[in-house]
Amino acid sequence: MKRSKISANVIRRLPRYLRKLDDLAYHGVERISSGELGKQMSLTPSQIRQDFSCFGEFGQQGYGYNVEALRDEIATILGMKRGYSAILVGVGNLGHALMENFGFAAYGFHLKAAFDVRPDLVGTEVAGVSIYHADQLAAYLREDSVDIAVLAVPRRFAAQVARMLSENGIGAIWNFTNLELDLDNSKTLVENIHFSDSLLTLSYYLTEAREEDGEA
Amino acid sequence: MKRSKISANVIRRLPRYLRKLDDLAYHGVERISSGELGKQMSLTPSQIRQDFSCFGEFGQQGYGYNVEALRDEIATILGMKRGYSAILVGVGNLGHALMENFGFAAYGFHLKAAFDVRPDLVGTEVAGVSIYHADQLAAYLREDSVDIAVLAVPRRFAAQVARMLSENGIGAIWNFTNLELDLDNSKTLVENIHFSDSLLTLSYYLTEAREEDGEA
DNA sequence: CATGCCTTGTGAATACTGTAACATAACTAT
DNA sequence: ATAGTTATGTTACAGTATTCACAAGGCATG
Repeated sequence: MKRSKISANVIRRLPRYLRKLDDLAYHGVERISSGELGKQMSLTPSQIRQDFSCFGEFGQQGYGYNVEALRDEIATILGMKRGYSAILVGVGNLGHALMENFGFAAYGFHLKAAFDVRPDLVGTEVAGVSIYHADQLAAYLREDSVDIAVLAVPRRFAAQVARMLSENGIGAIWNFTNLELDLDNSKTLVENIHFSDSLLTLSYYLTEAREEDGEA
Repeated sequence: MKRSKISANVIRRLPRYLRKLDDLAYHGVERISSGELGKQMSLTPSQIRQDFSCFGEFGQQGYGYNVEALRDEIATILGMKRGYSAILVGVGNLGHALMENFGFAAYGFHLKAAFDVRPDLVGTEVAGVSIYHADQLAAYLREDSVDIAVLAVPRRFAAQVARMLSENGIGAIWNFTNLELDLDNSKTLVENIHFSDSLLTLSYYLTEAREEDGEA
């Protein structure tokens, strides 16, 4: 275990390992070797062993890895066992979709509250979570410490809300806004989901493929 | 211009350049140097120049880059000018959110139709796009060629729908499903939006930060 | 119109990431 | 038990990606 400074590439592969291991466990697989895992995930066995070795020695020679145990190790590494608290800001279509369909609990998160400005939403519940008025957000944060805020407000409010969250001590922002949040001299972590970036990347590769097919 | 084989890292930075350039243009900025752009985007000027040089020579010595022109070059590279057609499969909360809030047109995409199985949705319109029954999907694809399918169905249907899309000649799938699509011997491109991977990455970094703060 | 200032594009150097190879040790079957 | 097989963790290597450094060339000002 040499948890000095692990590269972002390794970190971003961990959730994928987790998903795969969950899947294997679900199908009753009890053990797996780096070779087999590599085949199933289109990775080299070397890379898999190297990735895991950043965090410890989870396998056994001549046997491989215990699926359940490895899954748990990765879950722990990712902080899933810490029971982080979350709030959602912006109960529009997307916020609503996240509340109803994204299982925060399955990833160890506790979604404690949601906030919006629409009077017809305030006071109601979605998927068992109460919706408060956005005006109460700052007070809520001061009262009750929150680890992560899911930011799903319209673009024009994003910068302002993000700053407010940061100033009130939020640990991290999961940003669904199209905007590049700029909180540079703050300690708040930011992780972006930029739909458009993803689509445009796909668009690029599609274009490349079409060009290769002679369509010039 | 040496458009031989451009690394994925470069490609994934392009949409971000585009967003930044749009923003600059919106604020009336007409020209920008790699130095200034680098400062604003937290990238080295070298990297920016190197990235662009993969596709051509868009700048001028002693001047920098013309914001508008560069923006257009990147838009073209990304295939935004090609007017790709798209359909959406699965008009649940998320699909609905995408139809209403994600501006496909702004990225050069034409969302032509949506598909679902729910009788109360079939026959209606969302954001000007008609919803058809999923049974008609295969026929629709054969009739009318479609470039990209947005896959937003429940997880349990994902594999089956993806295979069907692929078999009916879809060019690419934009996958919002938690599932790792496995279409290996097909030509269909896949781009994933894995919400959980993103959240767990954030969770990792939050955990790391907390550990550094002595909280062990 | 010429001089000095910028800023590009690129080739070379550095740093990082991923792959290969291997020594080591646990498991399995006889 | 023992021999053989298997698969790990790690060290050494190869391949990418990023940064540095500079020659070349346009821009702007006097």
